[in-house]
Amino acid sequence: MQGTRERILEAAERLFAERGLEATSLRAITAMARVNLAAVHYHFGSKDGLIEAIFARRVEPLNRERLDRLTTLEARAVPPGLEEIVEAFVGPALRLVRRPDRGGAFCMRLLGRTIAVPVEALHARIAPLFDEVRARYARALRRLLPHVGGTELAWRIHFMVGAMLFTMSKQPEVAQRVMNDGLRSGVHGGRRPPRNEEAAVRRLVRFVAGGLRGPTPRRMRSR
Amino acid sequence: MQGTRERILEAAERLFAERGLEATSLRAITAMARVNLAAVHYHFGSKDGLIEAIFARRVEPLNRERLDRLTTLEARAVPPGLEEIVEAFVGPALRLVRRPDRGGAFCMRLLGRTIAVPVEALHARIAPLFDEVRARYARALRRLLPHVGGTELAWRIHFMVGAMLFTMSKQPEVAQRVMNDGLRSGVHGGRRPPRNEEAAVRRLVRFVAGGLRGPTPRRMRSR
DNA sequence: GTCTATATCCTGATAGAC
DNA sequence: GTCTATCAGGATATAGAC
Repeated sequence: MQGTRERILEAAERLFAERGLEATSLRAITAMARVNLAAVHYHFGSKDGLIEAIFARRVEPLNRERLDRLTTLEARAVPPGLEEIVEAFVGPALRLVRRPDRGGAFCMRLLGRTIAVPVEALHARIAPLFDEVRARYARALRRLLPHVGGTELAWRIHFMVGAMLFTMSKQPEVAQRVMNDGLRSGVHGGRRPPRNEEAAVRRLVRFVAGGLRGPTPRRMRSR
Repeated sequence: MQGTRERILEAAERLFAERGLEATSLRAITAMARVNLAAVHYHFGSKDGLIEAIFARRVEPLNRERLDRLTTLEARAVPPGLEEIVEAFVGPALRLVRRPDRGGAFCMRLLGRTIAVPVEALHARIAPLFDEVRARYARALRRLLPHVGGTELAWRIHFMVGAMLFTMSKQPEVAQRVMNDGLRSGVHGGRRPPRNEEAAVRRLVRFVAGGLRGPTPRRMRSR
């Protein structure tokens, strides 16, 4: 059995993901964690402290994976392709759903909804967590798409993030399908059920690569 | 001076957009509207009734414009281009920012954040409002992209919506820039300040068209 | 239709015993 | 570290006078 601190973190992550930060009370969290109400304040000081602790422990490994993969791609003899870079960015985020050690579907959904629609006060403290990743990927994409201007590229990255976050925050439906597949595992002859999130990653990578590669304004066709 | 009902609707729309539905109290709304607290329950029955009333009056004209524009495109002698259809879908949404008669930036942001991250109970009642639009645009896109399979197209539409909603929910920063341009209107010689949202629409249309048009899995290059 | 006053409940937070 | 008990305030909602 886990410690009190861990149980609070996990129950909170789950409820925050499902109902949102504001709509989730500490009482609901401590009830699910089977823990005393006062324990939250003992371990985290306040509700905001709890929220920050949740993000701190999830964002770091996610970003580390993104940065490591980009470093590997850039150190390779063959220069990386656009799809590879996009995959290194969105893949680790969308694959959170099958990483229970990193919070699984709940973590993914929480990240998706919180970052897509940041609470004013929280935004200032979680946005900087992504600064390094954003900067390094922007540089890598710029090198690959020299014909796309700086402002235009910033917008295209913005659109990519939007498509990714929307998919992350909607993932409960997808996760549900994955779980159903798991239940029907006999049908697949005992082998692993199909990985729906892998198809989602491939599709998102394809879409985003198409959007990033698109024509530059000046060279655009009339329609 | 507006009626009590209108003042409540407008204050609520504004606060909901800025802070979110759960985080906004009826007290904050009635204080901003300079209206009595009980007036909300008299006119709308409950907080949920108020929320529904807000969406009902904003979504209908938005969807009407989208449908009308698609009808016009399809009735034309020249068949519509992909960019035209995408523009007819995302344009009216992103241009809400300069339609104060439809709620302006607040309405746009509220739609963006609420639809991107739906509250469980509300979702069942607002999602159907978009069914007709989604179905008709899906059909139009399918005709234009016959090589893209049904499932793949559904995902690409999903990504398009994600990129659009993210842009809508983030628009306060963009709106801020527009307002700043307005203040510096002397620089533009008294003419209208540049329309940032038009640039955003063009960029989003370009990005989405590139993503929708992307290669189909089977024909994909190895990297 | 609008207001005051209030009912009822839930929220985050804390004091202090064990 | 964990618990009970409680505080002070804010939430939605309603009753009833005007």
